[in-house]
Amino acid sequence: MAPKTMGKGGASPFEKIYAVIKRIPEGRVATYGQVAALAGLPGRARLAGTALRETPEGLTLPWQRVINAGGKVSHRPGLGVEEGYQRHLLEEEGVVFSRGGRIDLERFGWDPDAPLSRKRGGGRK
DNA sequence: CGCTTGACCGCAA
DNA sequence: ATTGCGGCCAAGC
Repeated sequence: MAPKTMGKGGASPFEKIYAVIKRIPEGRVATYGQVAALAGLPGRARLAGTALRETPEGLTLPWQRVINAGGKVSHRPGLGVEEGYQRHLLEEEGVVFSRGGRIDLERFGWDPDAPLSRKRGGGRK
């Protein structure tokens, strides 16, 4: 026993990140930094990206709801993945992309403080 | 064990 | 707007 990679709690940082992503409601998006911070890893935004990149198969995660701080989708599409696949999934959830492929975090940014994903709306602004 | 790469972030020039 | 630099942790060779 004593796997040093795991200490107490047994939860490795990756698992925490996965748990946070699973909590992201539909129609909302969160940034890597946001996910990392909620996972208890402030400043480790890269871990969130690495975690998603290394996501084990069999685990269903809404990785598409995780975008970079710029409000843009990452993960360069490779062979086998259509360009804009992530964007398509988000649009299906009701997320609207601005010109240039950017998402308005002011409207679609996930609020961990909000007990109910209340639409912010209305927005006028 | 060490260097390199990576689905990042923030600031500065 | 773009480019460059530092910071952070994990996986691969």
